[in-house]
Amino acid sequence: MQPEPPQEPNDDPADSALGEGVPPDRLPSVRSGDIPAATASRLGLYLRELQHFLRGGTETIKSNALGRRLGLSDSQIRRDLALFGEFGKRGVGYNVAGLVGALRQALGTDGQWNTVLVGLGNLGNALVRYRGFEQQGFSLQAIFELDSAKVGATIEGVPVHDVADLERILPTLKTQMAILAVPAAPAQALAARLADLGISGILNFAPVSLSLRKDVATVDVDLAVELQRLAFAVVNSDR
Amino acid sequence: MQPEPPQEPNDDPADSALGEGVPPDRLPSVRSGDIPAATASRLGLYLRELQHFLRGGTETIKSNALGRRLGLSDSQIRRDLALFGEFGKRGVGYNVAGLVGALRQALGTDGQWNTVLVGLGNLGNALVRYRGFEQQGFSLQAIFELDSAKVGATIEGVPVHDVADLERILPTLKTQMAILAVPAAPAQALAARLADLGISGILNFAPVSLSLRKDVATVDVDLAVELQRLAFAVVNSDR
DNA sequence: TACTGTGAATGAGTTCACAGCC
DNA sequence: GGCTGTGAACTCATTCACAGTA
Repeated sequence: MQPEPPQEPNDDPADSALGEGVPPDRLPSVRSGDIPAATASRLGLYLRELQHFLRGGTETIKSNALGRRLGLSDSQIRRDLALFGEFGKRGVGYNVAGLVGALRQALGTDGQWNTVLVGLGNLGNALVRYRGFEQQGFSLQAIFELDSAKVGATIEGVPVHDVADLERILPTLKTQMAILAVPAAPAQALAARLADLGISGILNFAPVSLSLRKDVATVDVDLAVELQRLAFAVVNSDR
Repeated sequence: MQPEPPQEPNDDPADSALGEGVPPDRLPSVRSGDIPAATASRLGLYLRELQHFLRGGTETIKSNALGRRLGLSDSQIRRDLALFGEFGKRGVGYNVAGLVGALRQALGTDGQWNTVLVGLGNLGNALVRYRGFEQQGFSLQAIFELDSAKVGATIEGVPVHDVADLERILPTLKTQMAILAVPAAPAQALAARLADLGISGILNFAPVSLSLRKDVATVDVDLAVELQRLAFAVVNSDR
């Protein structure tokens, strides 16, 4: 158990109840609060694509070119990127490096997020070995697993604990994010335990809708639902 | 490239000819072309939840209850489900079994989709063993892998072929869907080969935007992007 | 010249509120 | 009474079109 200095972006996940009446916090540069939901849902894609250009040494990118890559209109790109201010130059395009920084800040991935994985089945195993998480600022601290046969091992440098010890171990880790890769049946109960322990966000791969306190953010990834989305797109390919 | 529509309860002989010009608001039978995109994106969730109720023996469900489960408003549920016509009864709720059938038909998952997996890395391995796909009508026919050490095996009853044999083997399989679980670098080239072989849809796990002929549908699942979405939701927890 | 940034117009999606039916 | 189905109002998102600027 090494002490983990949480290089958090800005705030501490103290459970702030619904104390309303206070104006929203003034964040340093980009007021992320005023990013519309539709734009927010595209930010990750923009970042991925811009990082690709950055690695390739491209210094500026035009709304037109970026839009063609992503299948979006140029005007939509401009609308979205204008929210971040000064990175576009008329006649030239957008500063790639600057935008990457601004997007990471807006997404909250300019710092490190302490993350645990719950569930070391097939999917969990794949996730541990997926390096894309670390690259984007998500540091995997521990794995919790139900099957005691797997407990005690170390995978990719990450210790595997018994999920029964969740309440004992998690509070020592200052963990903000959990990745839930368990079957549908235990998912809700585990998510509730994570929420009680003060987790701020859960990436849920279990094919169930979690119901938790509203101050715990969840993002669902259901592989079957994604395939259904694809089937729908194929059947409705005319248009 | 044709989906297989096995007959469900009442399939109405909707004229498939392109002759338009008649105001269409007559039958409540589902003409999937008129499902708005926003509704379409929720269909898979509805189906998952309704199947859950169906397994539990629940015969009717109210918009209110379904909405609470999914985090949607009751009026939104009613708007969406009204597109499918006759499954709601005033004062009672919606017929679960009927809706499940209608949703599967609308999604195109009332038949079987022949599917191949390309890429047998960590994620590919997990996907092969994920039974949710088969349950929703996606039949895995074959796996194609670059690493020749893995070629020749049979995993979960599915043969592993050399990806070099893609052009030889795929045309014999009448495959409609491909799941692409390879690194970013080879993804675009592989997707293009799949498209050339007549694949109708690709579920893309590689962290790149594919550019293909428009008649090939793609759905992207980028795990890093999903985690970023979560980080954004946490930072903007006022949602 | 060739791009961005942005008001104005358009379009899509959601919620309201209540009529209609079980 | 209690629900669904739906016109109407409203809110949010996208596109258009062009002024502004490097």
